[in-house]
Amino acid sequence: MTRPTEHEVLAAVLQIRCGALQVLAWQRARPPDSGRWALPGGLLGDDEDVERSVRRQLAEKVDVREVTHVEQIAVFSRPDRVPGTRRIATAFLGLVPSDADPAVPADTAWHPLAAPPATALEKAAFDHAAIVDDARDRLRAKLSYTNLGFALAPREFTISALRDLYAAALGHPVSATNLQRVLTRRRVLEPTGAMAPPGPAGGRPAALFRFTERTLRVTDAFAVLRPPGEGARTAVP
Amino acid sequence: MTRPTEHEVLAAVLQIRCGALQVLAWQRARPPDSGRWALPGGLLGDDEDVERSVRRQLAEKVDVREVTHVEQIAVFSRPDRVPGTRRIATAFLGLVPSDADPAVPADTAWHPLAAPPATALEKAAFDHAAIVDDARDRLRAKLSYTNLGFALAPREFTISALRDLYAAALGHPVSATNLQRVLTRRRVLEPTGAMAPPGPAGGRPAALFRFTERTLRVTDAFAVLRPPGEGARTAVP
DNA sequence: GCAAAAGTGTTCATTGTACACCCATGA
DNA sequence: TCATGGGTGTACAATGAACACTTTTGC
Repeated sequence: MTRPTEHEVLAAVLQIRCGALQVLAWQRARPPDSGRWALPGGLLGDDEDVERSVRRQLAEKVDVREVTHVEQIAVFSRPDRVPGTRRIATAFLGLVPSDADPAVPADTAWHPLAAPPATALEKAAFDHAAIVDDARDRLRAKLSYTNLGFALAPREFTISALRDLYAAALGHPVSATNLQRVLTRRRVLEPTGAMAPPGPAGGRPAALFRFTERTLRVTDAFAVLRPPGEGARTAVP
Repeated sequence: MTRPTEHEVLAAVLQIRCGALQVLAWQRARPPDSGRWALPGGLLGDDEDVERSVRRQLAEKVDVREVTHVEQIAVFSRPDRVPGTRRIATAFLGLVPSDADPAVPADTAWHPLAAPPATALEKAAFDHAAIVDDARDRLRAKLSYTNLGFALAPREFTISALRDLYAAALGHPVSATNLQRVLTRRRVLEPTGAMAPPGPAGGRPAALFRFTERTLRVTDAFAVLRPPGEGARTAVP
């Protein structure tokens, strides 16, 4: 009755590299859209759900242990989104910490998501550019009201390193002073006790911090409309 | 290579009825899961994407013009989620204003989402109970930081009527005083100028309000991490 | 000593909550 | 006049932004 349909999973794997938000993509060697960049992914297997599938497919590109967060973004289902057999895609956001440098296949590389003239994205295959846009928007939103930063940052880091990560991901400057205060007040960060040596130009040595948790948690319960009797925002003793 | 797979769309259509959050569902007459409640939906057509499909399928159950908001929730793809041919579902949240009473087929009815002992949901077919839970959670979250209330409320309403809607949707008491102040401060509500007559028990006549917009808008940009120079939360002159 | 980088203290505007109090209507 | 529901005013705590100032290092 309905024509044959395939189901694929696609992942926009993001990482902060060289101070810029970058996405992992491979260059298509064969038509359609040959020469363009495409997101890693592939057909859903018979015995797996989409979450399992995307992790399996990613394992072929990067060491899975490097992927600190995976999250469903949306379904892309326009009938003409790829030529040939109809193919429905479930898109995911994946995150890799900035200190990881996983080995990738020869056709695969990181590409900056330059903000206004998305040069790399102009060459994206099919609707993959839209998927990357959605993934980036999701990351930006969740950085603000969850502890998702843990997925972008190394295990231990200085506040200014973290500030650079946030600034690169959000696309605007971030104040180290306020970032530190806000994240510690929310109990998202904690000091490790250790210090990082100053750089060649001198300066006071920086304290090292870590994320208190490494699983996603909403830290800024949304503003209005909480049950009565909870005082202000986060009921913290 | 991969076994045949179908793709369906399913909608958790929610409405506040009789002061309770209810979901539209129909009773299955045939196996599998015969007798249980199922969400409206059906197979994706060849020439439509999932958004179009869910609106088309809903049109068979309720007047589409009554559905004020439709939004993708997630993909449900466990290989064994339905018996027989593999079927992947894209789940949606749909909202109907509380003053609408659309005609529905004989096998279809509204079912309260009683909070702790989800009696109606115990009888849900397949994984539809989980879909309803996700849809409800999404609604609750978005009520707090967007103007999504417009999709649940009539065109015009009193503040106490709106308070009842929010309380039913959120599952906890809401103060009419603060609800009014917060929503007007965010420019989400505006007075129509008209008044509602008092009830039989007397009391001061209530002012009527409306939502300033009837399309989804984020009204509470998340707390921290905005670009510098924007003052506090919502930069309003 | 001086520049550079890190961190703390303080002030301020805005927000949401809580609660007291005033208004308008029907009986 | 009184109960009932509607609406406003005010005080308070928490939050994030901004910015001045202090601390600690290399040269």
